Amino acid sequence: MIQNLTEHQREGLQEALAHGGQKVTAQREVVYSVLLAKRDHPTVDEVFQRARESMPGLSLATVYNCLETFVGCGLVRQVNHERESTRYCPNLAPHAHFRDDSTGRVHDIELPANVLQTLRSILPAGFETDSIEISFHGHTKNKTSRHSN
Amino acid sequence: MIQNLTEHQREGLQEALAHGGQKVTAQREVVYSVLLAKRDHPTVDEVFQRARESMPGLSLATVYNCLETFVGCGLVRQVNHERESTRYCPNLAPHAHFRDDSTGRVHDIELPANVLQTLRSILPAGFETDSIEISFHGHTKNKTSRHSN
DNA sequence: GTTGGTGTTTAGAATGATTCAAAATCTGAC
DNA sequence: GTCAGATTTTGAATCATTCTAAACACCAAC
Repeated sequence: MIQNLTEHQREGLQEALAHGGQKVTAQREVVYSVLLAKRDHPTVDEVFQRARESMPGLSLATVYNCLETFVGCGLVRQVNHERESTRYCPNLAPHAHFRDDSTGRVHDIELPANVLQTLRSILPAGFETDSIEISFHGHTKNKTSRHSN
Repeated sequence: MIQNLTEHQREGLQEALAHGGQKVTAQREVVYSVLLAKRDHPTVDEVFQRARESMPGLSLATVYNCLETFVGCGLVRQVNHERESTRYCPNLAPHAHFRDDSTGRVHDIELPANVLQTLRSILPAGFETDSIEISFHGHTKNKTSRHSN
C-alpha cells in the first residue's frame, strides 16, 4: 500500500529538513510517503494508522512531531475546518479548500494568482499579510467526483 | 461596563430566537449584550468573564449554550483560526478576518460583493457553496490601529 | 393558584485532540 | 568507540468543548 519515496522525493525531504539542521529519519520518510501516497487530507490519526502499516512500532507522538516539522519547513500544509482535527496536505501550488459538509471530505480548489491578488487588495493600509486561507463550505453535486487530489 | 440591550437590539434577539421556538432569557440577553458591547471577537471564556460582571451566577455551560443558539439562528458568527479557541462576532455584513500574529487580535476586513463573486467563480462545476471563510494572517504596521471596532 | 409540559440553566463529569516531560534511542563527528 | 545533539517513545497532562442529569423558570390549562 505505502510505497517508499522516489529518489526525487527523498531529496526534496532531505533538502527541506536540512535548513533547520534536521535529519531524514525512517519515521519521517514513512510519514511523508503516507502524505504523498494519498492526498486526501488525512488527520493525524489517519496518517498514524496508515504509517503503522509499514512501520508498526511508530508512535502517535512521532507522527505529531513529524508533521509539525514538515509544516515548519514548508513541506506540508495544515488544513483546519472549524475546530475539527487538523488535516494535512503536501504543499504545492496555492490553493483553497472546499469542505463537503455531507461527506466531510476536503477538496483542493486551484487558486489563480489574480484572485489571490484581488484578495490582497482588499486589505486596508497597514495590514501586512503572510498567508491567506480560504475555505468553502457546501456540498458537491457531481456523480463523477474525482477530486480528492 | 456592560449596558443592557437597546429596545431595538432586544427585538432583534427576540425575533431571531422566535424562529426556532426559542425564548429571550436573562442569560441570553447578557451574553448577547457582551458581544455587542465590545466587538473584539472574544472567546467563550472572555464572554464568560465579561458576562459574569453583570450576572455573577452565570455558568460557563450556559455561555456555550447561548452562543451556540445565536450561531444557530444566524445572530452571531464563529471565527476560527487554526485550532485556537473559537471566537465570536455579532454578524453583520460579509467580511473576512485578519489575525495579527503578534498580538493575537482579530480584525474585520470588509468584503466587497464583487470579490465574493470572484471567489465563487473559481469553484469548478458541481461545487455548491453555502459559505466562504477567508482569513488573513500577518501583522499590522499602523500605530493608529483603531480597528477592533 | 396549582399542575404539567417544554425549554433553559447549572455543575460536574467525560471526551478528544493535542502538548508536554522525561527516559530511551539513534546519528554522525571526532 | 564515545559524546553531543537530535529524535523517538510512552504515558501523563492540558485545554476547549460536549455531555448528562438534575434543578429551574415560564406559561397555558385547569
